[in-house]
Amino acid sequence: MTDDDSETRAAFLQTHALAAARVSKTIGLRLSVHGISLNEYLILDYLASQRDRGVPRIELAGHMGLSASGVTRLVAPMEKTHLVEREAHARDARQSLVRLTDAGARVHREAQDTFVATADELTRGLQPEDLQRAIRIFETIR
Amino acid sequence: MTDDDSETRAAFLQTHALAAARVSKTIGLRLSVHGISLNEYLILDYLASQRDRGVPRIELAGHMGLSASGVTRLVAPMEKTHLVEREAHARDARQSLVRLTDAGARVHREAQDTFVATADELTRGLQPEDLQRAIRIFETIR
DNA sequence: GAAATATACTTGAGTAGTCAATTAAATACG
DNA sequence: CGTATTTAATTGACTACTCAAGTATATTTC
Repeated sequence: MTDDDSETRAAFLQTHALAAARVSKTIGLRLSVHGISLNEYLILDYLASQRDRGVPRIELAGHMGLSASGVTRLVAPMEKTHLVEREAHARDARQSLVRLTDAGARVHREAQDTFVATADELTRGLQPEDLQRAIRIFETIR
Repeated sequence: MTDDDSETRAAFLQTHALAAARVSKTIGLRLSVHGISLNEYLILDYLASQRDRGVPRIELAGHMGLSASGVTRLVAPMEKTHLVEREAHARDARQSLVRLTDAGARVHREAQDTFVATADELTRGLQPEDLQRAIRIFETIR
């Protein structure tokens, strides 16, 4: 690993962190018209991708990069507003599964339009091929 | 803007946000041995890049993508531990400048080694050219 | 199959930020 | 100039997480 390489890698991490702060702020603001936060959107989106499957909270924590308690506290208000519902696991009483409700699916579809529109806006002028390359980097880092 | 493009742009934003959560957690953990958080490191790093110049808090907010009050609350403990010191602006009594102390510069140098080592680790196996491309994307988004 | 260990989740206490309101100083305008 | 507006920073009240500890259930080990 040359020093030049290390400098590039450090700069990558730094600009990544700084950009993330701004981006999450912007998206959060846009999503707020749907009454949800960015993390709530990401939960809805993951649940939607899992079809009708009830998802263990620990799996949501893994997907989101949150602690188990973070998931508890993130999902609780979503239960109150009936975006998701709680479901018992058939063979493991420790697990409480999270399932998307019809209302949750509706909010997800609406919010997705906002999310995509915001993504178009924020990445305007950037080449899709470059974005694809960046996506592969993000997936590697995870 | 084709639908395929939009999908790529949305996926970019999503994986970006998810990766940022994990990365900041990892780096934060590593930096904690120096007694500072990721955001504190980024502040030290920015101050170090500004030579001996006292930096207005509002400028730090702009750089970090934080609110003004976020900066107040982030910098306050750093003053208490004497990593930075407060300085009056010569011609504008509203501004209170933030200046790196010698102790702050020392902590920054030590933490920088940790930061670079962590960056090497997290981006191991990724091509510097690809990281450079990603950096340009992050700078555009900001 | 009982005891030890591991896992899923929740809760209390603390940290890190947000926004809205406030204060004080600087700048712009009639 | 003096009044109105803008700007920099702080504070109070809130949200969103973290970690450590606790509870309940599953799994492993002997």
